[in-house]
Amino acid sequence: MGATKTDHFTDKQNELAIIIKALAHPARIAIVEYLLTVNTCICGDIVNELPLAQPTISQHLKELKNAGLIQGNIEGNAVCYCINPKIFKKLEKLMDELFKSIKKQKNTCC
Amino acid sequence: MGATKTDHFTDKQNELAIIIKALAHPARIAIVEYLLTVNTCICGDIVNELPLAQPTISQHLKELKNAGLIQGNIEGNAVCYCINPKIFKKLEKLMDELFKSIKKQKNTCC
DNA sequence: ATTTAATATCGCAATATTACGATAAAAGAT
DNA sequence: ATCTTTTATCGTAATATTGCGATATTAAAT
Repeated sequence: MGATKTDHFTDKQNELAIIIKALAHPARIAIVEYLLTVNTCICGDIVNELPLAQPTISQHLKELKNAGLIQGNIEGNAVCYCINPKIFKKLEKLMDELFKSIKKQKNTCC
Repeated sequence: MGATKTDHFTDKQNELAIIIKALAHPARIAIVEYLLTVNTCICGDIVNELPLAQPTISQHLKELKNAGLIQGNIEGNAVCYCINPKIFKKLEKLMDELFKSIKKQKNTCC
């Protein structure tokens, strides 16, 4: 085993899980937060900012990109990464649905 | 390797990552959603609801519990699981901070 | 053309996750 | 006391993730 049984869950559940999973690592959260502090989307000085080796950062960037959370555009020599607000909006919507139904729930718990 | 280098990131980043990670699996999202549909917090019929074996569910419940997202109270024979709104509120707050700074950002991207 | 700089990819080791059968533990039912 | 039900834990196999050194790739700089 080791592989998630995605086929048994709804598309929505899988979609949310994929987006969330991409954010489920402190380095990737740090990358996203860093991209938010630099208004112009600076590229690979993320490597200088974070305490991880260049290949590791590159891998995390790839995962964020695969989930659609960031974009990478080639600019000559370097690559310019930036937030993709679209997917974050989708995430916000999905999470809001969750948060709303939690607030609706009568807390008659155990 | 294989172990996350948590010590290099901020407490906030690690905390958010832990909560998010607990939700980063369709089965665990499904469990949370199921707990929200049954107002009275029913216990182990989660096993009947989801297409996974009982030990697998038990393991997922443990992870949700470890992250504080759900609670489990023993009721005689059975165990009664339910949402813990506290941690969801914390999650909502942390995510809201993220979403807000995304909206603030001028989208002068690449 | 060669060198330099910035990223990506490969390959690997260490560890974590996912899933489940078998079994244990605890409480209720007979 | 024994059986049944419910849940947790153990052990294990399959796979995924994390991290990084070494190397490839690409484009700019000399």
